[in-house]
Amino acid sequence: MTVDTDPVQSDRNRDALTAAHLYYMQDLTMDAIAQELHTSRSSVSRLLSHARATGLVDIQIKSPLDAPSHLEQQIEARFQITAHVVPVPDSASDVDRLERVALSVARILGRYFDSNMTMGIAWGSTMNAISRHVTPKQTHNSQIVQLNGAGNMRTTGLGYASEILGRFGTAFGAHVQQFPVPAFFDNPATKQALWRERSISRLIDMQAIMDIALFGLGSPFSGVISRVYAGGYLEQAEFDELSAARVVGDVATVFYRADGSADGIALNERSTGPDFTVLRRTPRRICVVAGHSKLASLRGALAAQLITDLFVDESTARALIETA
Amino acid sequence: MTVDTDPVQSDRNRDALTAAHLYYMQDLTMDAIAQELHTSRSSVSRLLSHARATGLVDIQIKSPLDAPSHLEQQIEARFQITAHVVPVPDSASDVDRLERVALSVARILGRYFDSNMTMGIAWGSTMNAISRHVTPKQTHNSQIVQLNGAGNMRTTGLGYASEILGRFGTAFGAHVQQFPVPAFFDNPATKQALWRERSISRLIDMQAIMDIALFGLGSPFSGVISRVYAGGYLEQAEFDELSAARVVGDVATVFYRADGSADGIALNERSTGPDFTVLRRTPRRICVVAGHSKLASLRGALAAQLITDLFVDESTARALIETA
DNA sequence: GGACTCCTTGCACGTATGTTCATTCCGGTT
DNA sequence: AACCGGAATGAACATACGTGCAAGGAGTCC
Repeated sequence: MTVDTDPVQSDRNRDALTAAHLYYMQDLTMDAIAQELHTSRSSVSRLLSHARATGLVDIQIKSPLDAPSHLEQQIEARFQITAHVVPVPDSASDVDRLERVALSVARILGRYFDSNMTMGIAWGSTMNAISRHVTPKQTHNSQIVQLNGAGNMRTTGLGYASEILGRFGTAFGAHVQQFPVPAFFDNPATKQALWRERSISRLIDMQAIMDIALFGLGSPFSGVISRVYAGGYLEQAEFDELSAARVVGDVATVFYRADGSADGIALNERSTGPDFTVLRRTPRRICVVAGHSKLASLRGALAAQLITDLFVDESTARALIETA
Repeated sequence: MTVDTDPVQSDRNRDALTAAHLYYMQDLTMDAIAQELHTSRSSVSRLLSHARATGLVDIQIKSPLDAPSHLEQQIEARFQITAHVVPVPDSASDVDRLERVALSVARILGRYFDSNMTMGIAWGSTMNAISRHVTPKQTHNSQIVQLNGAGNMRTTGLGYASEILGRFGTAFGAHVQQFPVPAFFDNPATKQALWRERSISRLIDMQAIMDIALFGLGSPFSGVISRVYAGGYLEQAEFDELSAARVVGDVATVFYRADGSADGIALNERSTGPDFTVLRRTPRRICVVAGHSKLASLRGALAAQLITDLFVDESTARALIETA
């Protein structure tokens, strides 16, 4: 993270701040601002971009009473959660969907996360997309904790996951706590043993007291195969095992069925993600879903009560309501 | 006030809301939004304007720790108030200054005023400028109270003052309480009598419990003559009286000297503005000042402890610090 | 000291946006 | 049914804005 003590940065920020004032509060044109700041219009344009990108300027969209769209209201009523439906045209591709939902989440995240908080972060394509857009916000004494290991037979997974974690960390000026374990152990006993190690148990303890959990959903048995299933984390036998157990999805590599149950799914004993009973104690559990392929998975996660705040694209939201 | 039950308005708002999402949260171009909403790009432009104008989109500027500009810090330290310095180029004219400070205040006012609150409002050119730009915000059970009468020998003053009051009222969906009395009575006894009338005392009572007071400053003895002094409210004899009493300014037609004292100023006995002892009980007292001509007046108001939140243009702020 | 990189700046261009104007659409009236 | 404002619309125009690019400057390494 970059601490803001660089004098040139501070200058830049001061200018960005006045520029933002003049532009957003006083409706001056960039040209006019350029004159006041004795620079060129392009520089002002860049200053303002900088101001927005660094969260110096915060653009909120109010829901003035009526705004919870019809869909959001329905979802909230049916599932007792807070819903954010992201408008996306039906024609959009699944990657578009993900990208646009992720962007919305990234922009709003600073509203939830603050100083002295701990946020648990999963990994996967959804989290990756979000991480690439998080709007920075300075916080103090805050922590980003990795929810589940990312290693597999081929790599330690540190690169991919830590890249994601790192982006959140720098954006919020938070300490990043990596979780250097594989996604799944071969042997449950290894997990038990490791969990008793102080270096690891410290992390588990942090997960237990985190204020926010942020995660996408895995959906093993649908069109788009999520990273967990394509990245060499699971072998065919394990895949078959999930299928036999009628698993519909996972949160941080912990699996569940359509009715939300997770008992008796052997793979969970070897998984490094937080147990659902632990996860459910987290006050705010933000789930990000894009695309119909995750619909079954989403239903399961809702049934399992894993979600308190849902971000979902419009058409998936509609599908969720209509076929429920 | 317009209650938002008109179906066509609600449609418009819904569209404006999605447009705002797409534009500000997802960075789509207006063209793209037009396609999604099945309308023209111009309409989207208009929708977005509408969204901003109605406060549907709220643009905030964060002060990430260091941002209280040097000036603001100095003012806050010296006078124990919250200061908002509005950047305005030194070359700007006094009307420019006022306009730009007023715009900034108007934009930020919704941050202070909320449901179930009562706000006292003065009148004058400063308040007029602000009123023309207030960003709407729906509130419930809130009140706008006129602080001082606006009548004079020639008119009841209801037109001018109520225009200002009305704009605040509609912007916040608040009840407006007019104060149908002259700015100054001819005879103090009339004031005493009237103050005992229930219709009037109700208003006085509301002033006593208001949460916010919003006012500009009058400056009788400086270049620009404020509305109170030009509008036929005072006669030459009264003007001389003020001069003799070494008055430097007024808040809602109640006068004070450079040291903040107001005792023994005869005119105050006939003024309809709130007594300073009453005013000082208001938790938040927002004062808006633009232009050097009000400097002496500002000093006096600060000495009198009439201000908790100050909005001032940069160059006046600088003058305030430098010559204090 | 010079050659190098890295960063910042202003210009110029193409694109995105605000606004005017003629037109259409809608609700109410005759 | 015809007529009439008034509001909303899209086309066209005029600005305002974002960005690639080349030039300049500051720092660093040889």
